[in-house]
Amino acid sequence: MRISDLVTQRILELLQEQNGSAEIRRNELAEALGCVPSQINYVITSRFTPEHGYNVESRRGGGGYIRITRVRVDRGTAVMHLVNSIGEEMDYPTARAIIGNLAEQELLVSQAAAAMEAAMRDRCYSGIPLPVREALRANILKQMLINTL
Amino acid sequence: MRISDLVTQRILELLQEQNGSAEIRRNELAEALGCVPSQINYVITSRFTPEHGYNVESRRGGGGYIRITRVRVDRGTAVMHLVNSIGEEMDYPTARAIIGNLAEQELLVSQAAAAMEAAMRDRCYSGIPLPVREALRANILKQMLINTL
DNA sequence: AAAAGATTGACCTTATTTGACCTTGACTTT
DNA sequence: AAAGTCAAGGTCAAATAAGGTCAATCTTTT
Repeated sequence: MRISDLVTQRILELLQEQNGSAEIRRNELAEALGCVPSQINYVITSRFTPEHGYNVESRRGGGGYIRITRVRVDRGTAVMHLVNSIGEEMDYPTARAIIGNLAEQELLVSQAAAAMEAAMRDRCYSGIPLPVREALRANILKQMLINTL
Repeated sequence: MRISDLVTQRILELLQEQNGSAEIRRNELAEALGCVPSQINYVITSRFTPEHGYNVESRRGGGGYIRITRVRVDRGTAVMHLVNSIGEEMDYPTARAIIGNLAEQELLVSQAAAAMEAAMRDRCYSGIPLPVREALRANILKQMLINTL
């Protein structure tokens, strides 16, 4: 099993226990899980992003911490904001994060989330060179979100 | 005996053992069967397609894998027929009709049908020349159906 | 012989792990 | 108050570990 999955799991547990907000000491957690401290940063930047529905604050120095908070947004305002934030290109992991987050917030039923996720896969775009591929993905995701949410 | 048949057989065995879902490490399997890794891709793209009733997901990087899933038997043949009827190219009106039909039969909830329909629109593919565009549409529709039904 | 299918290997993209070095904040000492 | 110390956390690039693509070349079928 990947170390990054362990770290992810531990953070999710903490979020659960503490009702949507986890405060960690980076070095302490790294020590406990037997990894190097920057691994924690890697996990946070790859799996606890705004697209995934998390907000991260931190402080350095003595008594420093990292606080990860699950953020809940209301339907109306967030949707347009979300669509606008997509931009001209979209990679698969980011698309997946966005869709997963919407499903988590119950704005998408599981069948719709599955359909969207499937439409974002690299497999769909085989033979299409990279920049074009990501532009297509962005277009399609936006269309789906606009017509669905 | 052809190597590709060996690979096919091994994957089918794994699917059997694991009740419709096989997870493999590409390099490991290639090693075990004495072939080059890309042979695995060849077999997957030629024999474990949506047309054959399989869904394939994969991840690269450390801890990567390829997961092959057989669509549920009770729905299997119906989905396969549908996917096969799509062919290599798909235009928007036809896609719309297929999706509408599935919604009519209550195999798709309205949100999922809306998402699919949106992903099929011409405006998603602006700038993409016709043959490629319709091939993309076909791919995407197949992926969505195999992952949803 | 031509077409279709199978095999291979060179090269590409993506994800994870690790470590060296940087920055910040709180506290202590001058 | 300024400087120094130490305890955090942050950044970034290199190393490593996968899987993906494609075109050239065989092999088999038609």
